[in-house]
Amino acid sequence: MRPLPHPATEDIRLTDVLRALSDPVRLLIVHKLAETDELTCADAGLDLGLHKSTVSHHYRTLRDAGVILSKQEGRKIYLSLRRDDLEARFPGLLGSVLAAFRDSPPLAGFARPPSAPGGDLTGAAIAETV
Amino acid sequence: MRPLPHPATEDIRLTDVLRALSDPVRLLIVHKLAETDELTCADAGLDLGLHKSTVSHHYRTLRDAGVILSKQEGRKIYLSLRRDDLEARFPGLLGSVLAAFRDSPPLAGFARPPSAPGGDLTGAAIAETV
DNA sequence: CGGAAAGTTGGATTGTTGTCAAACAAATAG
DNA sequence: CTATTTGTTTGACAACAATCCAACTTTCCG
Repeated sequence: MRPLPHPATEDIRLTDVLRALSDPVRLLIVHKLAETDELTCADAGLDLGLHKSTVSHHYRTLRDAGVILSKQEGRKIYLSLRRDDLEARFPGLLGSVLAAFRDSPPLAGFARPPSAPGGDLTGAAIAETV
Repeated sequence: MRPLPHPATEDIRLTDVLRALSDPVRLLIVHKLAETDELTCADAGLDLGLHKSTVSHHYRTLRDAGVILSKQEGRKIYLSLRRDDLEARFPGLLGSVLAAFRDSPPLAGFARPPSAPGGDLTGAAIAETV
């Protein structure tokens, strides 16, 4: 697997970050990462109702924008938020976005365990609520 | 001219705002509005090197997202930031975006008067710098 | 070694976006 | 009333983005 390139902190661009965060699916992933320091790709993509490759594409978008870090270990890849880098580059931005997301309409259902009742919410369903 | 619809404060969606702000041209417009309370469409679009209709399209995007207010008076339309509404809905968000924009690479050149030397900067050129 | 696991990559499709140009609409100035 | 000003709207087009599926790569487990 090729090295999974990340932008240097000083190369993170505001427009890229905003665009990366403007998708409901990615926003949900980022929110999940904010709550649980580190996740594998599979865990971060749980309950999204999206194809594996689609989620992978979202990781790439977030990584390219400088929002998340992908650290490979064995055959797993651990994802984490680049909180410090983002804070250094755009103070307060990530915090306000996450706070805004938490205050959004009924998205609490997404945080429940994989086998909880209530059915799956698709990406489209997410879009309705954010 | 049709009424130019604006979303109610509670209907402003985070993803829409982030997407609206993720374009360099719109970010510049928003920045300009942040510095000079109210502007006509023509004034807000000065020095962008873009076609009139293109800029109008950006206004629409910003308006639909709930970022700006378009108030018609006579044959002019005055644009202003919906600061209070945005602050009520997503506290701190606009502020951190504006602060991040101001700290970005050499965009100061855009603020100079219309006839200043140095040539025009196109939308593409803006994109390079943000 | 052979198969499963965890992800990425490439192609195809469908939909959205940024841009220009030309046409339109409404208010104002001569 | 006619022409000008100030913007919007519509159409066209190329570029981009979100999604799925199939194929591939690497690593790990028997």
